[in-house]
Amino acid sequence: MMPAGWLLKSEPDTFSIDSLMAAPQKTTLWDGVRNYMARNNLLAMQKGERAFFYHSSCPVPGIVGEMVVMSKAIPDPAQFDPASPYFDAKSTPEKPRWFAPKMKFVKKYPAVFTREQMAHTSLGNSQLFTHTRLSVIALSAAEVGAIDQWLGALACR
DNA sequence: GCCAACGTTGGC
DNA sequence: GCCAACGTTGGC
Repeated sequence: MMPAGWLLKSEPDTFSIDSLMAAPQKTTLWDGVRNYMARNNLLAMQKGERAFFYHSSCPVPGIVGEMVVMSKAIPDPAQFDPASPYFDAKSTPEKPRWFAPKMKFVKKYPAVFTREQMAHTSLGNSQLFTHTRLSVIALSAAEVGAIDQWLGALACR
């Protein structure tokens, strides 16, 4: 089962879609993920796949825009840096634990597809709601379809 | 700021 | 290898 897309959470206070737009080449390494289920999802991402930028822990949580997987995950450099908050003493360059794909900005949506709105679509059954603490989520075709449908409705207003 | 959910750690 | 304690996430 190949996912039709991915949902990546980030706290806008730490890294927002505006941060991504301002980044060199509008590109970033999606680093700092320290959860094995999320890690496995990061490793499954393939170049060219769609990914949705979700703002969490903020006044209006929801999807704020879209990215594309620019290149497959590489070992997350932060895990080897003792000065980094993402340092992992148990990880070595020979046997890295944590990985990070490179993501590229595609677009910022003219509105937020809020978590509240998402709950009323097929996304209501997605892992965003069933696995509340998972920060990298695989989306089915139906779930991506719900996002596209919301986008389409926006465009027609 | 609270607190529920839940992944991780560490003692045994 | 169990499980209690602990820490973190993230919505509200």
